Amino acid sequence: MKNQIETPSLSATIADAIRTAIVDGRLLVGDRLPSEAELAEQHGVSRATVREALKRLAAQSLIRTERGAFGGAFVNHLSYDAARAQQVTTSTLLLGMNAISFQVACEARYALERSCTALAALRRTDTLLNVMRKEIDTQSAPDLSDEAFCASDVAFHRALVDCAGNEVLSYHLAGSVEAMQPLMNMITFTARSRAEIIDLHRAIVTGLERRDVASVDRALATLEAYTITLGQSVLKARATR
Amino acid sequence: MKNQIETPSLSATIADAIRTAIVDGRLLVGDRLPSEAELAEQHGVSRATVREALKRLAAQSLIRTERGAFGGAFVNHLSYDAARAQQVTTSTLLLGMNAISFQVACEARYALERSCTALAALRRTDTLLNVMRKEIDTQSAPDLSDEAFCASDVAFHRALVDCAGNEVLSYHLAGSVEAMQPLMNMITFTARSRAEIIDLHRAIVTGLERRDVASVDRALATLEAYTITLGQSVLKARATR
DNA sequence: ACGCCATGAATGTCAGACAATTAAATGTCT
DNA sequence: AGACATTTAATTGTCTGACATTCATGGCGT
Repeated sequence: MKNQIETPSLSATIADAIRTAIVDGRLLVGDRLPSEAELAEQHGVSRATVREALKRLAAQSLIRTERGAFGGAFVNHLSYDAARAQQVTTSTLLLGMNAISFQVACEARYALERSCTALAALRRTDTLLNVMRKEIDTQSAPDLSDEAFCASDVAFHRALVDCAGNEVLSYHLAGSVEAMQPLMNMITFTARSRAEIIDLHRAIVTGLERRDVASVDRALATLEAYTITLGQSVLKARATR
Repeated sequence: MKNQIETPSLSATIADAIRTAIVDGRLLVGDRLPSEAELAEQHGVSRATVREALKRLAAQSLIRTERGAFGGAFVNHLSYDAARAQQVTTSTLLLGMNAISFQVACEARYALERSCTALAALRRTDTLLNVMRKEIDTQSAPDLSDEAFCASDVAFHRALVDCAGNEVLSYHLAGSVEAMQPLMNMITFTARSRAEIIDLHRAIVTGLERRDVASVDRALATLEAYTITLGQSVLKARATR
């Protein structure tokens, strides 16, 4: 009879124990954990094992370590940026590994963006509208690479999301949209299609200026349909090559 | 002059190198990494350092390790479930640490859900509608705890999201909504307010049956407004206590 | 009062050893 | 030849002890 039960390693067990303590609030942000030597003694393991456990937690940004006197492991304050960066790497990897079709990704992306148009039209600020206008200028440069165009596209839509003025929404949407960029990069844009996209971006900005939700939604829907059309033609061109 | 530049540790550097190799596709799912001893020699460090790097990657589910002959570290296949679980823990921690107001969280949650109503009305299946009906039954039980009610609420809305028939959308939305459950748990529901919520859930199911997007959106908007009202009254009650 | 330096505490890294696990190779019996 | 037991080698998991590095603190001298 083989040992069917999973036998988590000691370092994994200790990492879980500390993680639980953090999530349950027994360890608060900024708290200093006992030193590695103390943790080793408490759990009855060697320092090397404790270190592996701490590295696991550090990889999740749950703790950070500082060297020197009165250094040690501290419970981290999880910032929006750090959390989004993690979400993006995880999601990017997930989408890359699971053979997502361009159409499904595109549909998801624009569906997510549509969720913030109502709030964005209500709360848009001049600062963010200017960001969007600046990205439109960037996209209009004739010698822009496809990657740079896509990156600017992401920045544009991120500003759109930020217009909603809800930090939680921004966090989730920005991470989701950013994670899909590699899939969006499949497309090579012609000058003609870029012009079309830029026109729709202008329509979005205009719609936000006028707080006209319906026109923003229309522009987004058109953009989605057009992007999917582009993607399909690219795929067809590849298939027949 | 203090050393201002960050000096990432060796184990962090090595972890980054391997992570990049995975994300860039130089290492594919199922590939076996060199043994710890080989990696140590390649990077000119000790085995302990390599191990700490590998534990960092294992914490992100990027690799798994197997013991024994021909064991080692293998590039993991990232499943939707594993990725969502990670996203939920990260997001939950983030929201818990950053003093998010109930109103902001609620607004974000319903904004995200609204993004899938159009597709859900188009593609809803009997199977998923039945799931939603079953959750409504669960919620109607008079002796249900607040936590169980919230959990069933999450399950209901997750089924709604799945109705959109887009796996990428389901992944992002389910993770986002689930992460907000602890915040939603702040509310204690009276029998009266539960009945109100259940009625709106019924309206959503009916709207989906009829493929009537507008009525689903209306029900969701009402639900959002009502939930925020409930949350505010709970907060006010706590403040004056 | 100011700067310099020794001290101690803590993490970061190393080298070597042993235990535990597992697949494959080898041996043995029927 | 085939089934079963044993050995072997590769690999991770853990321990031990040591040294290097970093850094706040406090004492010392000027």
